[in-house]
Amino acid sequence: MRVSRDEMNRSHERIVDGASRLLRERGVDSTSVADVMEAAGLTHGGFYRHFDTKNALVEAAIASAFAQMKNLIEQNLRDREPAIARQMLRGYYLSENHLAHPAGACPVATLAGDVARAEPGLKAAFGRGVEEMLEAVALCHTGTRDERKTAAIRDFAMLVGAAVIARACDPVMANTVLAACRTPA
Amino acid sequence: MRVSRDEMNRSHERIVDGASRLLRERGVDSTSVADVMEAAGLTHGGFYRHFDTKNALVEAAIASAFAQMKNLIEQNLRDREPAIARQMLRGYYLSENHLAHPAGACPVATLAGDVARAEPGLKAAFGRGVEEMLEAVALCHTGTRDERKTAAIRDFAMLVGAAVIARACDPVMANTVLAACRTPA
DNA sequence: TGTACATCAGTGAACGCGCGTTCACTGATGTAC
DNA sequence: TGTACATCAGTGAACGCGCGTTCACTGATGTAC
Repeated sequence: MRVSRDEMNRSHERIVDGASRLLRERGVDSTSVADVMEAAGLTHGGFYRHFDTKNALVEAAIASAFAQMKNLIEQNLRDREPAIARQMLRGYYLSENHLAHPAGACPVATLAGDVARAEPGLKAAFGRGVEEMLEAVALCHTGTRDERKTAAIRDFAMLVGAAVIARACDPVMANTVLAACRTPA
Repeated sequence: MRVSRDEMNRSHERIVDGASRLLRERGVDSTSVADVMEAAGLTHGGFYRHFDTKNALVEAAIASAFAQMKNLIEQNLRDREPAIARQMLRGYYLSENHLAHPAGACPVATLAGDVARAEPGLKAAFGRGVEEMLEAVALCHTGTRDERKTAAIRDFAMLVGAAVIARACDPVMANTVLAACRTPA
């Protein structure tokens, strides 16, 4: 039966939030529309009152995951010395906790591989998300705006690479890679 | 009809080589057994004379991709000054050519996301592949064996991160990331 | 070396399954009076 | 404010499709004599 506009808005949020978690955990292809709707406490048929296609949901969920991660990073790094901020970001990003819980993890480390093979619309959304994250990571650096951005990109690339490699390897190799990247360059 | 042992061995190689290319290009879930067999000039039914499951093929294909990439890197870096070798590796890894042709690209940049969600056997194979690649990348560094390995890991992580991010973004953001990571740290 | 036969690499139809999407339906919500 | 009715969020069955895997079959290969 029909529900109120407020209830529908809450449903929409639950769908997007759940999708952003499920997608990071299981990947795009292994997350079905039915899974997402069930996680939101709904049945799969109602999905198309909220999105035209699964792809539109993925795009919204990715944007949501990026916004969430950007806030998390900004709140932890704001008003810190850049050197301290860098150490904190590195410690968090390469932590057991971050890597073992992909549902709430950085969307770059968890979804980049899927999005690399997706259509341009998704890549554009992903690019906007990366731009946002880089703003947050730039808090770890000093210098001109451009210098901070370049440094942020290099820093972030190493963190993403280490996380991606670690998650794809057996535990021994994963720890070797993480240990090497945790110590300052 | 039955074919000779030699012919069967050739079929096996074509299956593994084709799979290693298709998997890197399309990802694990989007590469079907039928696709691989067709690329090898066979029909899907015969697949199970070569492998017990699709997963076993993926494992073999990943090992093959790693061996190929390790050889490529070693042949290009062997007998070079470490500083030159580093520059060459960076130039290759972040090149348009490498990123635009995933079928022959580094399996870490193309398959890590898929393997991260795969079963332990695949991760172990992936870890062995990474170990191999790191040996090749260590040619770019000096110092003790451990120092070279640690430096190789950090170097490689940034390259992988940059490649993975670039492939998931729109072209503008991709170029920004690549440009930042191409200039020496 | 020649022959008779068992083996088995490869074929193509078929299987059960899960997927994204569609659709007729339900009944509470929102609106026009 | 109260009423009559159109709207539409959510339900659950159904669709067509592609997937991994199985299987009966074919006929050249490999082997035992």
